[in-house]
Parts: sequence; structure tokens; C-alpha cells
Amino acid sequence: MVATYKDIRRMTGLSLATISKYYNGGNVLGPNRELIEKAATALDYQLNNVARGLRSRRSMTVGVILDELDSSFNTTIVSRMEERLREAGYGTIICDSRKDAEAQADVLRFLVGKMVDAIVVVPVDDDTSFLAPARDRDVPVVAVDRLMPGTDSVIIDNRAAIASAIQLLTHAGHTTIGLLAGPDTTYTMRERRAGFRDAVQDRTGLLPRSELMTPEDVSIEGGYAGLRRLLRLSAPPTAVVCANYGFTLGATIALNELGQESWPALVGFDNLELARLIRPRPTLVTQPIEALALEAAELVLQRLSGAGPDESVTITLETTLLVGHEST
Amino acid sequence: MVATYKDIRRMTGLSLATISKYYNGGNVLGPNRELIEKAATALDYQLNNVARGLRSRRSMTVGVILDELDSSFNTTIVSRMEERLREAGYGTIICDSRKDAEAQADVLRFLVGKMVDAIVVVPVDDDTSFLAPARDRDVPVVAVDRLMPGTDSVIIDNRAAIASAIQLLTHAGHTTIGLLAGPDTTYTMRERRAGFRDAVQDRTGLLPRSELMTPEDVSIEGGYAGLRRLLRLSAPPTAVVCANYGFTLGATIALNELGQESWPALVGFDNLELARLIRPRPTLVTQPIEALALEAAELVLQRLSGAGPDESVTITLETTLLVGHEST
DNA sequence: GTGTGGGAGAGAAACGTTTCGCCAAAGGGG
DNA sequence: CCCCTTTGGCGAAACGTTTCTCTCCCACAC
Repeated sequence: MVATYKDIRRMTGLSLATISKYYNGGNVLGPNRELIEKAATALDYQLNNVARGLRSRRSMTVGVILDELDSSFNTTIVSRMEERLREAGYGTIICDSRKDAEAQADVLRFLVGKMVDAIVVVPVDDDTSFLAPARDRDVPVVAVDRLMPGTDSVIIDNRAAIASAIQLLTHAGHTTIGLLAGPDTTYTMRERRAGFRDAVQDRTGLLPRSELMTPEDVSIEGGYAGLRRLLRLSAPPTAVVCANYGFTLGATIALNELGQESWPALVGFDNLELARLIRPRPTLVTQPIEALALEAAELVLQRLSGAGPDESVTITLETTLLVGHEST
Repeated sequence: MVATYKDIRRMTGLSLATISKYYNGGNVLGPNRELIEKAATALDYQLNNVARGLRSRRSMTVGVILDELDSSFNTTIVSRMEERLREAGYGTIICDSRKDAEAQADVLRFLVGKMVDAIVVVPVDDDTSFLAPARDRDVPVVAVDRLMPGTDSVIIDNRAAIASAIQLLTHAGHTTIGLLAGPDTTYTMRERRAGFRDAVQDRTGLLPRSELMTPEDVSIEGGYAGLRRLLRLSAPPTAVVCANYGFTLGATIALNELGQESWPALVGFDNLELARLIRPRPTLVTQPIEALALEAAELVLQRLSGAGPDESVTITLETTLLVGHEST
């Protein structure tokens, strides 16, 4: 049988209220503290967080919904956030929505039913209606990597990120630049696409031709097919920007199957580790993923402590450009 | 205010016991069922799992401890397991021990304190003593990818995996084969090393020279340095087996920095996706990671349902060999 | 007609905490 | 020396479920 306050009461003669105070940082006299500590170790006592959660209306868990788990971006987010939240006493319940909006809604309900104190989400698209069950029950929600109206968000400056890539490429003399980006259904892709259009116009005075920036399937395959399509154009780009990590991988695979002489300059996204491995070594827009995770965690903790403004908060972080080898 | 059974009682005139029965699959008359359903939707009722957990002594959460989160092996494990467990109503609390035994012990205590119903662990080493708090409280533990005495385990047949690689290589005429493997501190590495030694002896009649199979740092860097060291030997191997994914990556990086003419045949581990990307395209020992995850999930659910034998269970899965391009 | 058994429901007691209201003693300022 | 506040502590009532024990009722077999 697992020990409870009652066992400690039996051993110490103190009341449950005093024991509770001890475990919650209240005022307890030194001798009584020692008594409780002795009893607790003798009984191998472990506080029952479920009972505590019932009374105090806090489960001390945070739900995290990811659009996919098999991406280094998301695993870094989870790893850092989990660490920070655990430090603060919160458990992290993870759910993979597999980029499926319906699954995402299910999962959110699941988490609300699990009485999580807050929810962090990397949403599959821009539709925020699935958050209703959380809102109804005043469960704070923080969106990561997506700007959601009326919701706290932690994002990166996608336009500036792309602009820095374009600046590098135009500086190196490129005038025809292609973009591998996904459809406009997610905030992130929309911003990167808009950032591309604006930056190209800014630098070259011309809007990029539409066939240079059609949307691709957000996947390695999409990047592969997209790069091949770009190079088959009658006036192919001399440089290509990949709007995320999957496109970068796919484009690199495509390049590897081509002769080296036809390689365009490539600017990719994310994942430093792989940069060492793949050829050509691309210039990379690197996101401050760990900082993103920590900001999200702090925002959650702030909301849980009841602090923070009434309106929703948006935190924007900047990327850095890691210049590669054969890309300019 | 969030609705409770009492609100449903007020609306239906039924007792709490009956309402509870309804939510737990007991016998409730049709009309009363409808009454409850109506009241529940009208009140937007959501069952409070914390209260339920207190009374029924089940938190409906499972803790998962990973030695690292940034590995495709582990993310696949988590993703599949989470999906299966959620299907069964369990939330998955994830913790990253970052390959640190002390952190792992902390995290286990943290999870036990969170009253998880079971724990799944990919342990950092062979020391099982950190599991004591779980054992003391009869929290079932399932180890993944490690054989732990006295603990349910789901593993792959590491010896057979390596043997299949050696068979392929010796069949192709290789007689001097190197191994990139980590130190003997984890079960997995020990098995793969032993499998290598046995298979080489089996096939060539000779034990492999010790300098062909010294331990490396388990990391991409270790694979990189290890491969270079092997090729600098006075009698270098004509083929190299990498005992895990990191070694495979590191060795491939090293190969890419060498002239293609000096490439040895390479057999690596895991990650199909990357196999498309890297050159030379290695032969890969592929583990049934999803099956591993599902077996682990089923084992957990079985233990949670009270079924299963008294002794600890070991489930062993087989790998397949995915023959690459330039590896034979 | 009389047991018997099970279905359906009710009341009340858990489950292990936190918290509310109350009290006694100690400390401090006038 | 008295009043007021603070400190440490106590008992009891929550928190929202599940579960134990009872009762009623009806069908069924004998």
C-alpha cells in the first residue's frame, strides 16, 4: 500500500492541514518539519499529484500537439520545451496530429479531457476553430511557428529570413531565382512566399515570374519534383530557394542525380547536422529553434501563473544565414 | 463554471451512480441514456479525468523516457506508440533523459510522482537500479531496444542483423571487414559487436583483428573519425559495417571527403529516407521500428489490463537487409 | 404461490489532497 | 497592560468521480 498524508499524520501526530502546508511551502515549525521529513522517508512517501490536481484544479500537465513528430524542427521544439516545463513541475503530453486537421481536432479534445493546464500547438493549417474546446474551458493555447489571430504565438520572421537569402543571391549576381514553397494554406508558407516575392522585386525591380514560384507538395518528393521542374523551364533559374527543410532535402537529391555542371545555387532551410553531409553544401537559413521552444515554454508558464496581458502575445525571432560552399 | 455529474443529476433526476454507470459502460435504460446524453450536450459536459483517476487509481497516462529525442528511431517509436496508446485512452508523457543516467533517474521519479500507470523506457545504459521507484509502486515498465533482466523488453535480433550484413559482404568476396560500434556499455552495442565477431569467424574462420572493431564515440563524429582510422590501417578493411545510424552518417561524411576510388563497401543502419540522399548509397540494416513501437504499446496495454505472465516478457523482432548501390 | 436471480437504480462512503474558518499563543506598538 | 497582528496549527468541508451496499421489481422455473 502506498503511503498518504494519513500515514504521516499517524507517525507525526500533526494534522493533514499542517502536512499539506509543509508540502506547499507554508509556515511549519522546524521540529515539525523534521518530523514530517522523517516520516516521509520512512514511509517512502510520494505526493499523489492526481489527488492534488483534483482539489487544486491543476493537473500540472501541458499538452503538445504537433503536425508531425518526424521532423527535426518539431523534435527540437519538444525536447527543449519538455525540459523547461518539467523544471517547472509540468508533465508534457505529446500528440501527433499527422498533418490531419480532423485528427488535430480529436487530439485537442482528448487533451482537454485529460485536463491539461495548457496546450501548445504546431497547427496543420490556419483554421483555428478546432481550438474552441480549449477556449471554452479557459485552457491557454500557444501556437508555435504559426501566427494565429487571437492566440499567443511564437514565430520567426519568415519574410526577413527569405529576404536575407535573396540578398545573398542577388549580391552574387543571380537575377533569375526560383522558389520551392508549399501551398498558401499555412501561415509559414504564405509568409515565405510573400517574402520571396517582395524581396525579389525589391532587389531586381521585377516581380518573379509565376512559374518560378508555383507551390509544391510539402515533402521531400515535392522538393525533388519541384527542382527538376524549375530546371526544365525554358529560362531556368540560376539559383533556387527552398522554403523548408523537406524541400531542401528533395532538391538536393535531385541535384545529386544531375550533372554537377548544371547545379544552380541553392539556399535551404534548417538542420545544421545535415549540412555537413549533403552535397552540394547549401547555404542555409537557420531558425533559432531552441529559442523558439524556450520562448513558447516561458509564455506557457507565464499564462499558467496568471500573468501576462489580456490580449494575445506574439513573439517573433530572427533567423541567421549560414553561408554554404557552392551556393553563391 | 465547468459542468459535473451533479449538474447532470439536476437535469435528469438520476443518481450519480447511474450517471457514472452510463459513462463506464454499465447497464442504463434507453430513456435514461438519452436523458443523460441530452443533458451532457446541453451542459457541454466533459468528464473530469483527474477526479476519475483519483477514485479509480488510474491516471490514464503512460510515461515515456527516451535517451534522446533527436533520433529518427526514437521519434518513430514515440509517434506510433502515442497513437496506439491514445486509441486506448492513455496520454503519453514524454521525457528526454539526454543520455544522462542521473537525469534518467530524476525523470523516472518525476513520472512516478505524476502517477503514470506505466513507463516505457529506452534506457541510457544497462543499469536498471534507477527503476526502483517504479517497481516499488508496481508501475509496469517496458524497455525498448534494450534487454533488461527482470523487465519486459521489446528488442530486435541484433546478432542476426549483423550476421546478415556479414553474409552479404563475405558473399561478395570481402574478407577484411571493419566495424564501427560503440562501447560495450549498452546491450545493443554489445550484441552487435558480438554478432559481428561471431559472424566473421563463422564466415571466414578467423576472429576479426581487434583494430578492426575498436569502440567509437556513439555519434556522427565517432563514425567519421572511426572510418578514417580504419582506412589508415596498414591492412585496411575493404568493407565496413556501421553499428547504428549515427555511425552510418559519420562514415558517409568521411567517404564523401575521400576520393571515390578508395571507398570501401559500406553497410549501415536504419533510416530509409536518408538512404535516398547520401552517396554512396549504402546497404542498410533496417529495423522494424514501427512494429517495435506497436509491440511495446501492446505489451504496455496488456500489463495495464492485468493480463500477461508473471515473469518478464521479451519480444524479439527481425531486421531486413536493404541492399544498396555501391556496397557489394 | 414461492423462491431465485439479475437488471436498474439510489445513497453514501470512499479516493488523497487543498483550503476555509477558527483558535491559541506569541510578538509589538501605544 | 491591552489591543492587534502574525504565526502555527487544527478540524472539517470541499474537489468530481467510482464503487460498495441496498432496495425494488420483474421474469422465470419449480
